[in-house]
Amino acid sequence: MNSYQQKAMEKLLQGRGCANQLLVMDHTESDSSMEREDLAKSVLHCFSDALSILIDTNEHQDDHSNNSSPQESSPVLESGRKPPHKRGRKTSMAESSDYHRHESPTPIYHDGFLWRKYGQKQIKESDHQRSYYKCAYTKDQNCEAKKQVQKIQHSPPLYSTTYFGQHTCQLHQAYATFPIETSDPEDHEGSHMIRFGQPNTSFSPSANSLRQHQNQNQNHMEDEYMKPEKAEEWSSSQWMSSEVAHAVEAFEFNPFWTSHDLSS
DNA sequence: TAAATTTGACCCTA
DNA sequence: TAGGGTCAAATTTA
Repeated sequence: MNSYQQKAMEKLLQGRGCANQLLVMDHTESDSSMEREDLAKSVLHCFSDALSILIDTNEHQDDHSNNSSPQESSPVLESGRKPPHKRGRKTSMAESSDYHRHESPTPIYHDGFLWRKYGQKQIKESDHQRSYYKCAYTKDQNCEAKKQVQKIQHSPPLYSTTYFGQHTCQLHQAYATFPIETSDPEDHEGSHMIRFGQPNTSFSPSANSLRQHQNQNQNHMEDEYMKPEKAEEWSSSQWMSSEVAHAVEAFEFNPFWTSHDLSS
């Protein structure tokens, strides 16, 4: 295990510890609600940090590998060719100048960005349809980020999510990945974000779109937040981010490991 | 009723 | 001309 994996593992263990504390807390104690909230935030922070480390690892590895085609390898690749044009197929999306590809047992719907589906097609020689998404801020902020989601294997289920282009919208800078709120509004370190694009400087989402995005993430959190009964599904369920699940799987991470197991 | 999704048609390249 | 990507009207959803 290299140092990146070690760091990611430590973060996952830390997150697990917080989750365990969360599970054993007495939910009938009203005055512990703040503490539970802090613990939940800690869990999200830890997972965000682990994901950041993992993505950094992938990017470093990409710097050292360059011959694979986008359809042949995973999870992340890049190549340099001309970008797709506005309408119709000028060139394959997979041959566009900037893309990242992930494969996971579950489709990645909640990756911190707000996407709008604009098409779905049956692909030749594939049993499954491919869905096309573009950034919800394509019009508002001229963001050209896109992604494709396709089921590539039935049993066990395997989904390929390919990201094209970079997010030039600014919403993700404030709310991407996990909508972690900190008690200190000045605490910018509280937002640990995973980005697939370059940050921009002009942040001016419309009030509606911002509210919508907040609601979406809030609903997502409410759906999946603090559900002790979900703890047993830790390593494979939707309760956990699919990226984290993927990382856990990649490292053969056992959710019942202790720090002692890690150090040995 | 506005926003999001679906789906058939269209466009373009190989 | 087949195949893949996108558009936009129709439909669904909240």
